[in-house]
Amino acid sequence: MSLRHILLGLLDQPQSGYDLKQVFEQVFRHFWSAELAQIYPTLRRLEEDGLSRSKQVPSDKGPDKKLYKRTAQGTRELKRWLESGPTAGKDRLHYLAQVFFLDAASRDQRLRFFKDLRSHFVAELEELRAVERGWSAEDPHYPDALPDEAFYKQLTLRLGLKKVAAIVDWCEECIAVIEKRE
Amino acid sequence: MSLRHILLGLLDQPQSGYDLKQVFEQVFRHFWSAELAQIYPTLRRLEEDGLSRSKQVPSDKGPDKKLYKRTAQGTRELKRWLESGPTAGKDRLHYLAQVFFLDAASRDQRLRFFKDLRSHFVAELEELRAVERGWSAEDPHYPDALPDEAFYKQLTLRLGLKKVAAIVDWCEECIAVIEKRE
DNA sequence: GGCCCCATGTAATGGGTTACATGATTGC
DNA sequence: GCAATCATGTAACCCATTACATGGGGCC
Repeated sequence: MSLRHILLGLLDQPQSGYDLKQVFEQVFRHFWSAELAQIYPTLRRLEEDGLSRSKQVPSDKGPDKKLYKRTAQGTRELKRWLESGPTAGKDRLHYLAQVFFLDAASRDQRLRFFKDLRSHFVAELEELRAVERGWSAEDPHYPDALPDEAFYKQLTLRLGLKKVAAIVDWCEECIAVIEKRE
Repeated sequence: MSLRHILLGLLDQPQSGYDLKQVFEQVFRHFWSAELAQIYPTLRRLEEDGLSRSKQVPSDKGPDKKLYKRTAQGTRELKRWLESGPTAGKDRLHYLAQVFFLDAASRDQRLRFFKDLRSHFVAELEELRAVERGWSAEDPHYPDALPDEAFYKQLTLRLGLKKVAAIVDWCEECIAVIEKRE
């Protein structure tokens, strides 16, 4: 039930489903994604449950927007979620499942696999670094002296960087060892 | 559609759904999990599709077992999966979503959050290290000189160790910085 | 005219969890 | 007698993705 809470977290200021989708694409890229087909019904349920309220406003371009905003009850629920402790669910790493059985693939395919994986994560790392450069150029207090609202958001980026760097590192090691074995 | 392929990968030797569940719990812990309620129907579909075959055998304890084994067609499908390139899906890191909004929680709760997170991952790291010790004690060729069947399986463990270590590291940093800010 | 962006939604399907149902054997 | 482990399954539900449907506005 986390999407519900993430939307709740974002509904500090009035936003439409379409607006929120942009946030997922631009800000949450490294740890969450959501489709409009999931966002719209979730927003509706949030309103039905009294955790948010919406009003229809005309848009500059296209049809009317439906702007949702968190209610006081919504803020209470958001806090409850945050204070219920960290939820560390089990990941499902598809590519690790593939590595586990990789001895069944042909020799070239094995190296190829790790090289493809490496370029995927190198690209992701580059993206994250670009985001970091943007943030640090924007605010002289980056990273540790940021105000609370920005400080905690920035922490998520720092884990992204560390984790992806670890994966790239592992890919390099794997490639080197596999080449040596042959 | 990865569970299908993981089961296929494991059905090298005849195994029951119940047996396979143990593998998820013991071997795949750090990158996959599956419930019996999902395993049984998937095995049935695998057989319907001609990718595996089963035979019923009496068990020492409890009711008859249904042992599944991969067919030649199943092996071809497994290879196809491995050679289709790495599938790096988008993770959903619930705890990072919480960190993103953590400025909305009270001050003690924020530190508490990271300390809880740290103990969770410290425990996971300890588990992984125990597995590693077991493997290295068992085989003098560990890790780089292992035969293919064991070598690639071991690589998944190495990424687990690196990633979890990176997360613990990040937790430490976060705790230190938050304490300094106050 | 065609394409992309804005904006909202529904329907079908897939993947996964929780709860429920059944029943034998082993060990305390 | 009771709990745990062995063993297989079904049903209801939840979360998420893909595909489909609608329509206005701006740009080339």
